[in-house]
Amino acid sequence: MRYIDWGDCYGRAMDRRAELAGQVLDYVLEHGLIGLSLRPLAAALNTSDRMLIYHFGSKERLVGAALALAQQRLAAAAEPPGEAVRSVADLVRHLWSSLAHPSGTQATRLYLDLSVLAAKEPERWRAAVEQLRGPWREPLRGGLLALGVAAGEAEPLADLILATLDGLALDRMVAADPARADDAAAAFADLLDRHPGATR
Amino acid sequence: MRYIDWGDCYGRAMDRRAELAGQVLDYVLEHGLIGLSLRPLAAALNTSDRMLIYHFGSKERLVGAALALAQQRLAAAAEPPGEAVRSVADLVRHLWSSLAHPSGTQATRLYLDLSVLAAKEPERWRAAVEQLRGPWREPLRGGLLALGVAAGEAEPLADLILATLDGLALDRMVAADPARADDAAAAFADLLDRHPGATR
DNA sequence: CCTTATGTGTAGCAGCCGCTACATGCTTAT
DNA sequence: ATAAGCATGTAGCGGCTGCTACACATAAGG
Repeated sequence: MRYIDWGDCYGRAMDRRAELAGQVLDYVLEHGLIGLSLRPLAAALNTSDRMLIYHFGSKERLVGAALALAQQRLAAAAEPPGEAVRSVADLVRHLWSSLAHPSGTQATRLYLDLSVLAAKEPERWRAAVEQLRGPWREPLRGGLLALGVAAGEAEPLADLILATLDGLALDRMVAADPARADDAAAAFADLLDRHPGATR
Repeated sequence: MRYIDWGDCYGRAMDRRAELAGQVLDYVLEHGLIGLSLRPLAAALNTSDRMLIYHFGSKERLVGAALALAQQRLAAAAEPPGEAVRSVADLVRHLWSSLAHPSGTQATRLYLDLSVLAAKEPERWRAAVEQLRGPWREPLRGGLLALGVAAGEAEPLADLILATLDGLALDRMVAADPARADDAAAAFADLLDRHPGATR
């Protein structure tokens, strides 16, 4: 009996559960995490709240599964920057272009929703937000080191770049004119062009 | 009869309403805007949801009153930077130090809550978020111009600084170690020290 | 063939939400 | 003194929330 203990959640077959998790993540990426309600979610997935609870045990675990899947997807999508990236500024331009795409915007929005939830209930959400940020921070820090940034500067610079891109992406989502955020991002890259780490 | 038409909301005396608006804003600054519920709010204010609806007409208008008051307070608190600020980097350091204070953190969190709501329902919240950002953006742009930043660069640079500080403040609120955000903010200021607009 | 485990539909629970109907004092104006 | 309008308490409405009890169908195992 290949039974796996999922706690309060039943079901031997993982496939249905995994399939649902993917659909849940798609829905969350589109509608946000903050007002998430089981019944509309289930309706969009052609199921019922009953079945979601059946497969995941609780709403909290359902969200956890979706977030874990999101982290997997992000880690898989985190490609090393191409060889055309020869400076920190180029790296930032590359990151921003991927963030300006709809999928990047959705992922960023999920991260921001999560952060706002973490600002309200830190002990509950901090682990999730750091888990979701990991696939961005670590490769970025590595990329900075590879570009010749001093070891002591790589960490704060990585934090700065991530925070700046988050703020700019939020601005872009909300502001009436997205081009302003694009201009600001370009200004940020120009600023980094003069960074001592941008040699070569 | 000094009756003022507040639409569906009653009450001739403004003072009780204004007093409540201030208390509501205090509560929102502490507990966030996102899960706001009338009954706990009223309990914290020694009133009832009944009276809040009575004075403000609806929850939406109550939130609107609190946000308008927040904008007033922010505009009043937006002091011109002291004479010690002689460069863009100094300005950013000054802004960050005020943002790192609890009151600045609360205001930023309100702005971020609002932005996340606006990402979900733009047509409903965009006006509020831009209204709340105004008291920051305009003085900042003016300050940049006064510091000698070129006219064409002031606007994107102001957007960049605001977005970066937002992102850093969010990071500081959520991350386990706030010092990382402080280091990143310092790195940002150092970056701006090499900006051509920073010529004393 | 019967039992046992798994998936699914229906109905409903308690609790919260914004909001309202109604009654009731209180103050003020006539 | 009376009437009108303001402020407040009580109770409750319909609707939504996460979640559950129960019935039932199906399919696999002994």
